[in-house]
Parts: sequence; C-alpha cells; structure tokens
Amino acid sequence: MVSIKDIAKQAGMSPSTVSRVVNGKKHVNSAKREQILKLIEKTGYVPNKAARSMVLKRTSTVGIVIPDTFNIFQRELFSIIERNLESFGYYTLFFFVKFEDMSEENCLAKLKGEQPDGIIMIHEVKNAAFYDYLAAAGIPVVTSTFNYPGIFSIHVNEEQASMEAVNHLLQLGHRKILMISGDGFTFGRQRADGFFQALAAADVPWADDRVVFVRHYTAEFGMYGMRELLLRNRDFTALFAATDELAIGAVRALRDEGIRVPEDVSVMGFDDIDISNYISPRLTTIRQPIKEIGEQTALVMHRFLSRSDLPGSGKEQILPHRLIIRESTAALAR
Amino acid sequence: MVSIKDIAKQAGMSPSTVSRVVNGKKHVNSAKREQILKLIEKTGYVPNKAARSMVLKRTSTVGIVIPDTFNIFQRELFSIIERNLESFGYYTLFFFVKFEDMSEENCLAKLKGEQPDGIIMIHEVKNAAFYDYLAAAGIPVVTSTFNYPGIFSIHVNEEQASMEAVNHLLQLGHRKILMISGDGFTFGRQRADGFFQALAAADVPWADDRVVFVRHYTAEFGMYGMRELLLRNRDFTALFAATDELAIGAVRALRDEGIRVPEDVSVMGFDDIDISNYISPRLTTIRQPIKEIGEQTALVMHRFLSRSDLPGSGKEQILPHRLIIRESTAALAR
DNA sequence: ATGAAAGCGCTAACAT
DNA sequence: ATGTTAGCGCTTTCAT
Repeated sequence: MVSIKDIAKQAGMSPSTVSRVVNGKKHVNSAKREQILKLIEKTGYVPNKAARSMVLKRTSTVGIVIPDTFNIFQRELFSIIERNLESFGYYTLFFFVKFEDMSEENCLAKLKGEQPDGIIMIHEVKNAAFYDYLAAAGIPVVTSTFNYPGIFSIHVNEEQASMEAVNHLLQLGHRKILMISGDGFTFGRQRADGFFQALAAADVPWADDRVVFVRHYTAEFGMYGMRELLLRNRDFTALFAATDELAIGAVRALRDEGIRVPEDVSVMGFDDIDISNYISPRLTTIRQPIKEIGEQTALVMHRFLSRSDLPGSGKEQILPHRLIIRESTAALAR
Repeated sequence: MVSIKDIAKQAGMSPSTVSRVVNGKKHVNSAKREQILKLIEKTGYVPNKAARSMVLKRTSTVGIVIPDTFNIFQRELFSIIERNLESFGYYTLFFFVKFEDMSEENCLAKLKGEQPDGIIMIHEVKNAAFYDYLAAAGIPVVTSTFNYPGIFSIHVNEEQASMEAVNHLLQLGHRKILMISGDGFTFGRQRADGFFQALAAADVPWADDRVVFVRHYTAEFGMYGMRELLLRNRDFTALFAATDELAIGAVRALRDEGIRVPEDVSVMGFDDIDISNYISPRLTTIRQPIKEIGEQTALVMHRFLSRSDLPGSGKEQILPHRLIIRESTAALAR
C-alpha cells in the first residue's frame, strides 16, 4: 500500500506538502502541486481512512441503523440516503439490527468501536440506552420515518395518512372495515390509531376483533393475519393493511378463500412500494415521499455535521403523503 | 471517548496489560485481569477500530460490492452473508455501485481508502481494472451468484437452470415461447443461453425477435419488455422471464392487454423472491439456494482470511437450484 | 507477568 | 511556501 511518505520521497518533498495537496489546502507551489498530483495518479495513492480518522477525531462516516429484515420501502429509502450522504462526502456504514435479543446491544458496541460522526435511524431501537449513549457521546442523531422524543425526526403524519386511507374506504361506502397492523414499531400503532380515529369520526361502530396485530410487516404475516381475521368474522367489505407487503399477503389469503378483490372486498395498503403498481390488482395505497424523506434526512445530518446551518427551530420535519388510488379498492356493491 | 490509557491509569497498570486483557492474551495475572474487565464494563470501553486497524494492518472488515439497485433476491442474499460474516467476527462494509459512469472507479477509490481485508462481489463490475487492483493488492475476492475467471465463485448453474425452466414449459406442450432477459450482467446472457439451448435440444424452431433484452431486471422493465414483444408478434403461448421481477412486470403488461395468465399464456420467473408466492398468480420459478449461497460465500471468505483452511482445489462451487411449480404456468390448451 | 518504547499513516501546529 | 515534530489509540517487540 502506497503511503503519503512514499509519495513524499518520490517527489523529494515532505509528507506535509503532500498532505496539503491531497487535502486541497492553499500555500503550495503550483508546480509542486502538479508534480504531486501526477505522482498520486501514477501510484494510485489513496489516503488511509483509519489513519486520517485517528488524527482528525472524526470518521466522515454516518451510520445507518436499519432492521435486518428491512422491507422494500426501507431498502429504497436507505439507497436514497446513502446516495445523498455520498454527495456530501460521507461514508455510510450500516448497522443491521436483528430480530434477536442482544442484537441492539451488539449493534451499540459495534457503533462505539466504529465511531461514526452521526447516526441515522431507520429502525426504531427499543432500548433507551441506545439513545442515551448517543446523546451522552454527543453524536448527532436523525430518525427517519419515525420520531423519538428529543431527536430530530423526519417522517409523515402517520395518523393523518391512515385516516385518509380509511376515509377513502368510507367514501366508497364501506363500513365494515378490518385492519391488519403490526405491534413491533410505533408506526404500526400510529397507523392503527388513525384507523380508529377515522372510524370514530365517521361514527362507524367498530369491534375489537376487527383488528389484528402481527409480528412482521411482511406478505407472509399479512396472509396469516387475514386468515385469523377470516376465522373470526366473515362479515366485512374492506381491509386496511398497515403496509403494502401486508396487503399483498392479505389479498393472497382472501383469494385462497375465493374472495375477490376488489369486487367482494376492497384492500388498502400503505407505503407504495415498487411492486404495488404491477401486481394484480394494482394496490391502492398511501405514498410516502420517499425521495424527499431520504434527501431531507441526509441534508439534516449534513447540517448537523458541518454545523454550517443547524436544522430549523423544530425537532421534526413532517413531509406530505399522498393517497394513490388504483384497483384494489372499489365502491361498495349495491 | 474512553481509551486504553484511561483504563490503564485508573487501574494503575500499563496500557500493554490492558491491551492483553482486551485481546484475551495469556500472561496476565488473573486478579488484574478481573479488575480490568470490571473497569471496562464500568466505563463502557470499546477499542477504537481505526487505531487497531492501523497497527494490525488489517481491518477485520469484509467489503460487499452490490448494485445500488439491488433486487429482492440480492437483498436477502446480502443479509445472510452479513449475518454469517458477523458470526465469524468480521465487520461488513457495503460498496454500492451505482448505475452511472465513474461509479465503479469511485467505488474502487473508496475501497482503497477503507482497505477491507476481503471483498465479496454480488455485483458484476464491468471494469477489469477493478479485479486487477484487488488481485495486485492481494485482497481475497469471492464472487457470489456469478463467476469471474480466476476468482473463487459461488453460484448455481445458470444455463442448466434455465434449460430446466424451459423444459418445464416444453413439457406443458408450449412451443411458441418468448423470453425477456437483461443485457447488463453475465447471468442475463447465461439464462438466455439456457433458453436457446433448451429450445434447440427440443428442435423447436425459434426466431430472433422472440427474445428481448431490457436494461434493468425490474418489474418496470419487465412490463416494457413484454409490451415490446407484444408489438412484434402475438403468436405465443409462454414466456420465460430472467427474473421474478421481470416476470411480474410482464404479467402486468399481458393483463393490460386482456391476456390471462396462465390460461392464455404461461409465465416462468427465476429467483423465487419472497413475494412470488403471494401474488396472483403465484409464480412458477427457479429457486436459487440463497441461504446456502450466502453461507458458503461467508465461509469461503473466512477461510481465505483465516488461512485456517484454503478453499478446495477448484475455483468455483456450484450449488443446486430447484424448479418451483406454482400457478403461472399451465398445460397448453389444445 | 508487566512495563517502556516504537511505530502504523496521517494532519496540524510550529518553525523557518 | 515548506519542512519538522508531535501525537491520535492501539499492539507488539523487547526488556526486566
């Protein structure tokens, strides 16, 4: 591995001069600069990140905390964040939190060793010690797609969005509406809350057994959830699933019972993942402004880190969602 | 940030002793060891990775090169690899290659700075300089899901798998079979080759315009590809898509024209991504042994790195695929 | 068994 | 404008 010393020696100059060139500092004779640049090109020299971090006491790295089982929506989100972070000159480090005991602790230990300059959380870690450590260590944190007290958060208004989803169903004439959500994260509860609120606002009587909370927000669990609901009571005409993947699984379970979507039952999703526009029926859903969320997340982090401009007065940024009406919902027959 | 010196000072010992304890070396008085361990626990000390890498000249980090636009199959794969790598004690670093000029160079530069101990490639980088650098730098490389001359590769037999897919269609009585593949990567060409070979072996006449190569292996491009094919010639009864996502998009395009799957046209996918078993119709596809591929990839890398056991004589490991028959294919209606 | 000292590659203060 | 020096946190000889 060619080091700064090698370059210096070959150029007959000191390491400092080379360092100045590498970092684009002023006060270097332009002829020498040229020469060094040429040498760098020739040798393929690239500064050693570890060495640099050590003296600078920063790593130029942003950690992204994300569930090991990230869904398609999260996958798209972190791609966008990564891209934007890169454009600001940061490296990205992923911390995958697994669905296991100790995984959060594990992740925290890793994080301590890696010392990222900032942390973006796309996953809601349960252990408060996690946030406490970050706060104590003075590491800037931004949460994306959920909010955590005291932390800068970028997300949509989940309740509001859910209410709109349910209102869409209500406007279509549906009254007997079911919901599948998850109990894992705050957004699952928020989306369920929006569901309850919308129903209450419309004076639609509603019973406890019309909602089921499953363990994961996947198609597989959507199918299980729907089967459970089907077992309980078959008198319904619409379903609101807390994520598109859940919706896809639910549609599967419905079809397996010979129930047609949307002719017999309307189904709403949430997230508008890529595939939702291609499957049959195309899913009616709520779209989160994923691009904006990703861009804002990276931008806010950059501001924290560069201190060029502290994020606005507030502690959260709420971005607008949008109802996307497609084929999986229809007016109540008759 | 608490350092090894802090611990040493508090314990009234030297940094060397602390280092020995941290690294579980012998030759430390067990009472002192206890005391230090307690102190580490208390202070939450975690060794600084950068400092350690610098003296050790290794980072305990494995880089994973993956396309920015990774599909669901790749997402699952790298999750598995990451998990397994972690169990061997490695950190994982992701290098996302974007679909842009210079992105590979960019990625290579990053890689040089990060100095991972090994590289796992899930993405087939085009630029030979990439592989050349890795070889010259003596960094072990393992390619997963594709093979590259001279590099240890773990993958299925793509041609063979495609032939089986096509044979399934042939056995169902189909003769007029179309294909959608991509031109981006080797596997796209290999899967197309398998298609041609199977047709040739069965003496099925075939024309050039029955295959289309699209730019990305996504549902969106599957839809475009199918539309193109539909424009050319509507006389066909089956389609083989090089990935499940392509297949999903193709089914969309077919349906938009009122063509039923599988009643009018049978559709085969490849990869068996999660969602394929939930959508309608459930996709008939080829399953890659994703878990085994991921585990083997991590294991082979570990062997390279620990030198405990060099990977077997060969340079590749071919894992068995499997035909998964579901609902999107059916016997040719008379 | 333990400590002192050197050095990994780099940057920044300080000289010149 | 450029070089010299110290030091970031760690591990590893080499003494003792």
